Amino acid sequence: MGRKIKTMEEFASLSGISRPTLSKFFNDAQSVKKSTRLKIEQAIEKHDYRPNFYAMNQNRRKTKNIGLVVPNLTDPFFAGIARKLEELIVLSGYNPLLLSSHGGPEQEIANLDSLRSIKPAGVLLAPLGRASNAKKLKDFSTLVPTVLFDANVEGVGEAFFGSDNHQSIGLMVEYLARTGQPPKFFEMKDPINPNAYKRRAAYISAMEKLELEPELLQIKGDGWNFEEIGFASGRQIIQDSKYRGATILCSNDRLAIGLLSAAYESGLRVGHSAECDLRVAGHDDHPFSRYTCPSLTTIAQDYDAIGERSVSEMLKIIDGANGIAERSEELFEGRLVMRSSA
Amino acid sequence: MGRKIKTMEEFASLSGISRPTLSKFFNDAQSVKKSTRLKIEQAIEKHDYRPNFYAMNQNRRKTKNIGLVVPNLTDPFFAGIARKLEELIVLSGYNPLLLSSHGGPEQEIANLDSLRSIKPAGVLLAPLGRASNAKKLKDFSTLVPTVLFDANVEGVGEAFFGSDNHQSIGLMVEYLARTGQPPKFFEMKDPINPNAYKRRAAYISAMEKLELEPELLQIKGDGWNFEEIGFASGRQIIQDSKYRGATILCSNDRLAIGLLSAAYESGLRVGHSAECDLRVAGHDDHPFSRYTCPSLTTIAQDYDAIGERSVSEMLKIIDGANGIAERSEELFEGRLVMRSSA
DNA sequence: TCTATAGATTTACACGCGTAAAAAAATTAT
DNA sequence: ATAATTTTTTTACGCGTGTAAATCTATAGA
Repeated sequence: MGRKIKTMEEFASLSGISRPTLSKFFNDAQSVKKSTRLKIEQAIEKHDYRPNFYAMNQNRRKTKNIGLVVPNLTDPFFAGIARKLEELIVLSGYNPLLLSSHGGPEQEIANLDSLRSIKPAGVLLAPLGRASNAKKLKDFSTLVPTVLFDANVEGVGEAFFGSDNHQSIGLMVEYLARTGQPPKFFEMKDPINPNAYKRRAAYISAMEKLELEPELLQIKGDGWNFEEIGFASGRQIIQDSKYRGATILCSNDRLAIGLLSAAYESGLRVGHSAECDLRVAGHDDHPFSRYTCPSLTTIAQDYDAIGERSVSEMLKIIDGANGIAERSEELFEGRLVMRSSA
Repeated sequence: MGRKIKTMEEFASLSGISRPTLSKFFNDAQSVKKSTRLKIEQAIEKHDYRPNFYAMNQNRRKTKNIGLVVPNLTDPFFAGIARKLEELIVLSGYNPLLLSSHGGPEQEIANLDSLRSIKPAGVLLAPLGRASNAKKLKDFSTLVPTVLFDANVEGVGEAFFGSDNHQSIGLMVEYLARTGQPPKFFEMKDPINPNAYKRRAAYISAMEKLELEPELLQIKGDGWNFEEIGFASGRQIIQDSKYRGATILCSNDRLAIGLLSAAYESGLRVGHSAECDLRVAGHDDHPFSRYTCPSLTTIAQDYDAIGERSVSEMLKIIDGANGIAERSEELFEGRLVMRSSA
């Protein structure tokens, strides 16, 4: 097989295809006739040639790179979404570039900055939310096609796709109200995530619709260590005998995980059967919620749909010559996952 | 502030610094005199110039990119390590590129392949282990400076840094033996991870040293869904009354999480107090092991040390002209974390 | 068989920066 | 002040590919 091919020129002469055609092929394999495509693919196989990544992207109008920024990869929930999105991006012939903001707005901006130098075709961004530097996000989104997912920031990006918190919380509230004590809402007082605010509002509205009195258990705490926050505050709340027999709907599963841990420690029985002291439900269907004690009743977000819609919208924006489309937004319904905790 | 600067040439004339000097600066800021460095930094601030990433790397002998490949980002354990390593890489003036193998050897090779086209200065790799395509890993490591961490693959890479399973399992076995029933070892029959084999051997050797009879509970199961495997098999084992009062040391925390969930479901009390039916311990100090029910007694790996050593060794290899150094290996001791489960 | 046309080739230039070598300038040592 | 040394500037070329325009060739339909 001789020595290693270094340039496209060389590969052109060996494969019998002209360099401009090869260039076209590497930009988009579908843009050449099928017979030449096959010839090229055979030659690639034979000579193991790959174009120089840097030279290739230097003069391209649009690179094949798509940035993927999530708030926190340490959260298995986002890690799961990221995996799904990566897969979809690769299937579309693009090259994903995964970055985590580690819960910090400076890192989020730094991520976008470093993406900018890579001239991405587009960026899929799950923003931190309230903590985000909205102005800088907006500035960025005017320079690079940006699609938001998971959390919305008004006016940023060409589109937003997320979960319909109103529907999902409504569903959960109704389920809980039908099967026992109506739920109290366990959440952080000053949440970082905009979804948290929507869930709070959705809870109140769902309770009022059922003509029940909403009750918010607002706990304090900063940062992303939700389990710890849920645990510490849950412990205090649980001491209070007035919550014996109560149903507690947590704003997200990670808080619920902490709360369940606190309940266990206090010897409270959690579950939907008659002899239990407490019912607990969550939201998000966190990968670990299956293995909590007891297993956590929760809402599964439709992340396959959100992911697919986000990526397909991104591709549409990239392909579309006109950048003056309406900002599109779509919310997907969640699914009730009944387990043992409520 | 006029229009946007596009080329280094332009920036050179505006800043009053020659282009080759600028080039040197952007490659290594410390390589120019302090006074010029300050002048350049001011000019950067003023004009917001950033060199073209692609043109910059095209002709560089060595890029500033360091690949970071982990077996599975969905596992919060690896997500945590990756975060730590990313941080260290950035602090060293390099640019990390995080890729997850999603538990699959094909993806692992694909990751290395795609890294190769980026001409990284080096790659930090936590290999899948037994499932890895050892030959291809080896081939890769002859082309790119590679440092292995977490899991070793004989002869691959310039260095390996990981945990001393012999020490950590020994520590745990001794602790368990001193405080109650000696432990049985709960593990997968055909583990993917080489650490699992070392832990098995370490368990046997530790038990024999204490003149106790080792007992392996080898469960079947493939893939990376350890919690589910631990849960399903744990459920069966727990039914067996002969394990009443036993102590079970799990090969890793994720199996333990599944086992604890199964124990809870079966109504078994887990813990170190007298009235408990079972003691369970794990290994790795998984981020969630603090919140299991009961909280999990485990071993914390010294990932700060492993991370720092891995990165510093990587830098040494990158800087060092001689590539004929001895393959270095170092194991770091784990720390016993006593919680409620054992 | 002829023609219309999609697709391939030829030719040529551009991209933005790395890097080498020699000359000039600035700094430090003597 | 002079010499030795370090740092910067000047000059010039190369990297591997994108892309445009004109020309040529294969394919299909009549």
